[in-house]
Amino acid sequence: MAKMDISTEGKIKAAAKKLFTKNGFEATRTRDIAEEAGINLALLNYYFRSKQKLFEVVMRENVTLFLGSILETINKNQHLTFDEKIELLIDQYIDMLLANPDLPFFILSISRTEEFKKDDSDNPILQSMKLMRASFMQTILADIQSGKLKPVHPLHIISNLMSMIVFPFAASALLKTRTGISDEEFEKLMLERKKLIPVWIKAMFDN
Amino acid sequence: MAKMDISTEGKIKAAAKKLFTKNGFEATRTRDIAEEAGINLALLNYYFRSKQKLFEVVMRENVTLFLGSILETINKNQHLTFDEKIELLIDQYIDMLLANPDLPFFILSISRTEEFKKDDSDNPILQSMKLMRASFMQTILADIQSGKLKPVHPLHIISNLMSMIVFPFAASALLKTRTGISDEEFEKLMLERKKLIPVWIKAMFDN
DNA sequence: GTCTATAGGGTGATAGAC
DNA sequence: GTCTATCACCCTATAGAC
Repeated sequence: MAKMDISTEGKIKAAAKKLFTKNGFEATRTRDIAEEAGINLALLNYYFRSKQKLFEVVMRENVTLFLGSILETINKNQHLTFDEKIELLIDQYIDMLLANPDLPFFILSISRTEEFKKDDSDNPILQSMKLMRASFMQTILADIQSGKLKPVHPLHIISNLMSMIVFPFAASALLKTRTGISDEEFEKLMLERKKLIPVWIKAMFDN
Repeated sequence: MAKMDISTEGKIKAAAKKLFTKNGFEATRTRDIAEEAGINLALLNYYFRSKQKLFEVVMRENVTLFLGSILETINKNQHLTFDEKIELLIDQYIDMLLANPDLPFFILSISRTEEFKKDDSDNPILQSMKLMRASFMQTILADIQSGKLKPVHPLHIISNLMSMIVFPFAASALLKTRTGISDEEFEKLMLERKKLIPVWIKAMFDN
């Protein structure tokens, strides 16, 4: 849970975040946000001017949440080896997703919009991410050259890492209804994956 | 592309499929479907009674498309070994997704709705899938017992297989904008994965 | 079957009192 | 800052002519 904000503006933002993240822009009614926040509909426009503006605030926060945890983990642990960083990243990322299970689907849905493609230069977190991805690709290429990793396009490694961490959350509704597992079993499986994914990545790509 | 249907009903269904699959139920206007189909708005209701009913038709077709190719591949190749079936399935599935790149996101989005959870018993393709998944899990458990596979929850194997095939398509917009790869490079990478994913699965789970 | 016109209801946004 | 009341628009669905 994010920190409690009892100001009216904070309540609106929290309600909007909850509903937009779960149901997306189109399926969310401003009336529902107002009701969820326990305030009047007119106040929503008083504080945020429009539904669109409010959505952009939520979008920005969710992107920061989704990418911020990666950046923080990597930046605050420069002393670790590459492999150790990956392990730590997976561990912390799965914790974050267990606390915010709707985030992956939300990110996937906004990534399909035109606005998202333009929102490049003015979001500092996206810029940091760009740099991190570049250095990540660089490290992989060096490890391929030195024979530590198998020769394969770095995007396959990044895709598989992302896939294995994020996809089960994006598809959790599907997994739960189809296989009949409970929320508790799902969480247990995701926690298991913290230890398994690093091993799998090594098995796939190490020489 | 699906087979061309020049009847009015067929034109409406094709237009609805295109727009619903790309943008989902809420973001799609019946007016847009009518325009896309080149027909009058009233005809949409004449043929399909309501937006909701039309969406359900499209949903049913997309679920069939998404699961049907798996079932067909498996059923028509009983003579192959388990590993060979997996290889064939991956190959054909990636081809299907290259032809229908919006399908994964569509399936993920409908899986999050309440209607989808109830739509269990009355869809024959979902019943077939249930049976196939059961036999799949059975085979995996037997292979674990015989020592062929590492001892791990079968859902991890299924999740990783699904993740590696489907996720890059669900996240293709993200991958393309963020890494700057072109549509052609994306397709090339996905085709590469046809041969790579079977190898990766073996590396992860074989003893 | 296909069209035009319009009903009927919901949605985002604002005016104006307090 | 917060509320009530309401506008203006958009959307789905249908009535009714051809």
